[in-house]
Order: sequence, then structure tokens, then C-alpha cells
Amino acid sequence: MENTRHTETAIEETLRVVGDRWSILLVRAGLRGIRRFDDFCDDLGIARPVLTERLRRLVKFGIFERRKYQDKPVRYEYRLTEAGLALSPALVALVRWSEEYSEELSSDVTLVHAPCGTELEQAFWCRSCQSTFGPSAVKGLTSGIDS
Amino acid sequence: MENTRHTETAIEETLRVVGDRWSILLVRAGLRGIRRFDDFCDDLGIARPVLTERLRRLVKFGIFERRKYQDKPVRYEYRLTEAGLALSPALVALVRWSEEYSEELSSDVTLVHAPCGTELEQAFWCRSCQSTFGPSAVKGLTSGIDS
DNA sequence: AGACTGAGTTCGGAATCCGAACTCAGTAGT
DNA sequence: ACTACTGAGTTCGGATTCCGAACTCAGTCT
Repeated sequence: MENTRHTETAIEETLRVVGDRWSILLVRAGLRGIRRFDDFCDDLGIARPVLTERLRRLVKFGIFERRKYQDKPVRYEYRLTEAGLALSPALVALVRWSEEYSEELSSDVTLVHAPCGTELEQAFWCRSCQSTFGPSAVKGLTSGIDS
Repeated sequence: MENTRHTETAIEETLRVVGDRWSILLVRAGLRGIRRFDDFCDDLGIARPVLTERLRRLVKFGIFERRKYQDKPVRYEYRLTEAGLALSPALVALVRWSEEYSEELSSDVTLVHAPCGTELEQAFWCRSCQSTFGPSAVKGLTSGIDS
């Protein structure tokens, strides 16, 4: 059995940035087109000081970009960067999980394939095999899951 | 523009369970085969009282199962349930994101397609079109993202 | 002049987090 | 029988983070 002691892996690092109660929600709000401080604030119900700090951090890590959109009174808005948009697969995975496993509470918008309206599934894609596959065929993720 | 006021959507609910600094890491440890209290504890470096509370919560929400594995001194371990395993796509998405966008720090194990060893990609799958597609073709996720 | 807007800051108190030390039942060694 | 050890937690006090409510500050609108 190999030893994976505490060398601060990449996901650990990532989750230190994005793994709190608000960050993913902020990304989602960003995807929904929200850009301004007050809008984030009352869409999510996040406390203002926390929002300030969270946005600053997400900007620092390149997930949002703070952009001036007006001069007269200087005003800034927050937009997702490419890296921020790239979090959408993770978000989709979470949305799908909640649809499937969180019985309680209102169901969200069901995600569909835009061209045809079919509910989507999520898969991994192997470029060289030209095929899709599920989590159990991913090496490096699990180890010794039986029952 | 529609109004998505505060009706506590499914992801919000989900992130209240899983969206803290430790829960996803615990799921990942579970996937790596870790099951016992002390092992979680020193694999992740999480404080004991926090681990206790977190595991209790994850059990309550059906992500882990607390199972007795010994009687003499009664001992319990924690195993991922089906719902817990179903979080792996989200985890994979995060791992892939960190590989791609978190330059700093040691890179993790690269995830590969087990049969052939090719680095995997993640995609959405439309059963009716029999094709894969990316986030931009998902309706219900974004709205008005331009640049 | 007075009210309003947007993007924050500044409070004080409440909830969480942390590490270190302790508990408790049983087992192993001498 | 005495001591040490194991695993799964609890109990502490102190540090950090969170929260809502109220405030600021520049500029605009009426």
C-alpha cells in the first residue's frame, strides 16, 4: 500500500480556494449572468463582508475578473474568467447529483442537451478509444472499493 | 428576465451538506479506501472534533454509512454509500480542473482510462443523439454568457 | 437640498475551527 | 496483575470566521 502522506495535493489546494460554502455558488451565479456586487449579495443571501472577501480571493486565484464598467462613479463588476467557466463540469456534476440524491426540497432546473432537449448524462471520454466510460474505469481515483 | 429568488434550490441544499472545506475531501479519502476514524484523521489532517461532526452529518445525509466491523471492543468504520460513490463525477471534475488551472503546487495523480492508460476527458452524453458535447451545449446552466 | 445607487467597510456578537489532552472499553505483553 | 496500547471518540480554551445591521463615499437624479 502506497503512502500518500501530507504533501498538499492539487485537489486539496483547489478545495481550499473553492471548497467553502459560497464559492461554488458564486461561480454558479456568474454562470447565470450575475455580475454585480449587490446582485450576488441578494441572489445568494451572502453577507456583504464575506462576499467582499470571497470575491477578492476568487479574483486572486483567477476565477473571477474585476472589471470597471463605468467611470463617472467608478463601478466594478465581476466576470468569470476562462478558468472560472471551466468549473462548469464540476457544477454540472453537483447539480446532477442533487437531482438524483437529494430527495427533499424543490428540484432545480433539469439540465438538458440544448439542441434536442434530452436530459444529459455525464461521462468520461477516452480520445484514443473514442468511447465513453464511467467512474469505475478511471484509474487513479479509487483504490480497493468493494463492498 | 426570470426571477430566481430565494427558494433554496437543490444545489444550494447540496452545497450546504457537501460544500465545506472537508466533506469532498472525505469522499475522496473514502474512494481511496480509507474507512477508519483515525485514518481519515491523519490522512487529511482534520481536527478530531470536526471529523466527528462531519462524518455524522455525511451519514445523516446518506453519503457515508457507519458500520460495525468488530464486536469485542465495538468498533465502527465509515463506508461510502451508493450516493457517496455517485459524487465521483464531481470529484473528477474538480481534480481535472486543478490539474489544468492550479499551476502552483505539486500535480496530483493524472487520471486515466484504466484499460488503455490514456488521459481522460470529461463530457456530457446525450442518449438520444448518441453523442458527447461540452458545457456550452447544456441548457439550464448558463444564461447570457458572452464576453 | 434631499433621496438614491453601487460597492464596499466597520462594528459587536454568534457560530466554527483548531490542537492538545482526556475518556473509555478492550487487548497484548511481561 | 500491571502497564502499555488501540480505536473512536469528547472536552477543553483560544483563535478564526461568520453573520446582520448600520455606516461611508462618490456621484447622480429630481
